[in-house]
This record gives sequence, C-alpha cells and structure tokens, in this order.
Amino acid sequence: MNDPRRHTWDVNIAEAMEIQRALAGLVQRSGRLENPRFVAGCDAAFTDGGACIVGALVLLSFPELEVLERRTLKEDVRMPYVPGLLSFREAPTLERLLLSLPQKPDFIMFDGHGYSHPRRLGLACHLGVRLGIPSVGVAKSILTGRIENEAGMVRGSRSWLIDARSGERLAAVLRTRDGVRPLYVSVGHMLDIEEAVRLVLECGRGRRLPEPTRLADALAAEAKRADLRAAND
DNA sequence: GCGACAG
DNA sequence: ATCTTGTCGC
Repeated sequence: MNDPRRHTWDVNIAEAMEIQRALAGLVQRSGRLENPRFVAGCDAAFTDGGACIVGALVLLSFPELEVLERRTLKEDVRMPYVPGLLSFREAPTLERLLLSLPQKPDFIMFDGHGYSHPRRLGLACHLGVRLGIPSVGVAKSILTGRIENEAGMVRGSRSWLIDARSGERLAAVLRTRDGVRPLYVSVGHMLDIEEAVRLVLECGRGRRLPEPTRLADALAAEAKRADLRAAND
C-alpha cells in the first residue's frame, strides 16, 4: 500500500482534492502535549508579481517564547491560489523549511485552517500529517462553516465554527484580545481542540495573533522587502 | 443555477 | 496574498 503522505506536490486540482480526502483519514484529532519546549510558526508572502513565494519559519522556546531560529526560503510558485487548496501552494516551501531544522519542534502553528476545511484537511492538518508533528491552525477568516454564537468580547471568550450541514464543530472562534475580531483555531494533528486553544492562548502576548504566527508573518514580510531591495541596487 | 471562497 | 495614504481611535 502506498503511503498517501508520500504524494507529490505537482498535481492538478482534481488530484489535489483526491489527495486531501486520502490524507484526511490519517489526521489525529486527539492528544495533549506533555511539557512542550519548542514551537515553530510558519507563514508566507509573495513577490515578483506573484511568481515567487517567500516562506518564513520561526522557532521559539515554550512557554517563554524567545526566538531561537528564523529562516526564510524563496522559491518559484507552482500552483495558483484556489480556495481549499492553499497547502498545495504554500506547503512545499514551508515543509522544506521545517525539514531544515536540526530537530523537530514539539508543535507547529500555521497561518490558516486545519480541520475547518471543506475536506477536513487544511494546511495545518496536511503538514502535521506529512511530518508527523502536532499542529494547530490559526486562521483570520472563515473558509467554511458558520459561527454558532458570537464569542464574548473579552480575551479568552470563545464560540464554535459549525459545519452548516452536519452541525459538527470545526473550529473554535476565539477572542485573543479584547474587542478585536476573533481568530479561528482548529486542530491540525495529534492534539484536540481544547489543547489547540490552550496553546494559542499561551502563545499570546497582547496581540491578536499568537507570537509564532505573528513573527513568521513579520519575517516573511521582512525577507520580501530585503529581496525586493536587492533586486533594485 | 446561485453564492461562498484560508492566504 | 497583493495593490496603497492617510486617518480614526485607544
């Protein structure tokens, strides 16, 4: 039997969807992390008119959240952005960055959804399964599903993102800061939703976005500017 | 057929 | 995501 985790990234839309359905069955939505020490944050930016992707990875100590590593990687874009297929566009680069680390982080936080995906295999689930590392999806907006009840306005308040058809809970709608728009926290792999929410809150430092994702986003933007600058002079 | 649609 | 200045508010 061929391990679906060994698939290629060079696929068309139909093949990508089929791969997602196969990998969705390997996602583990239960588990807790015993004394995690290292957390990785990933994000990406695009340059050269959308021809290139700049992946960014930050490694932080946990729970101190001190930056231990920052690295970026620029590559040619292979796939266009298609709702639901984000991982086929960003994961190749992010995966190379994660594999470049001397040691696996205890968990990873991604800028995007995990389980709260049409086929239950958002970016966080995809790379979590491919790498066999616990992961969490932290999205800024909804891909699929509806909000059950509006979350309270105080930090820590939460509600649920529900599947319109089954009523299944897809993600936690979490207020990570008083009065700001909520974040959509979903399971990626090897941990349950409560653990995912706990980790996101513990990685918060007064901002809407948790540090891993926030710093990765800033790093991607920084690398993009540096590259753009080097191209001119 | 008509909307919705992570980054 | 990206294109883009100033501006309203804490």
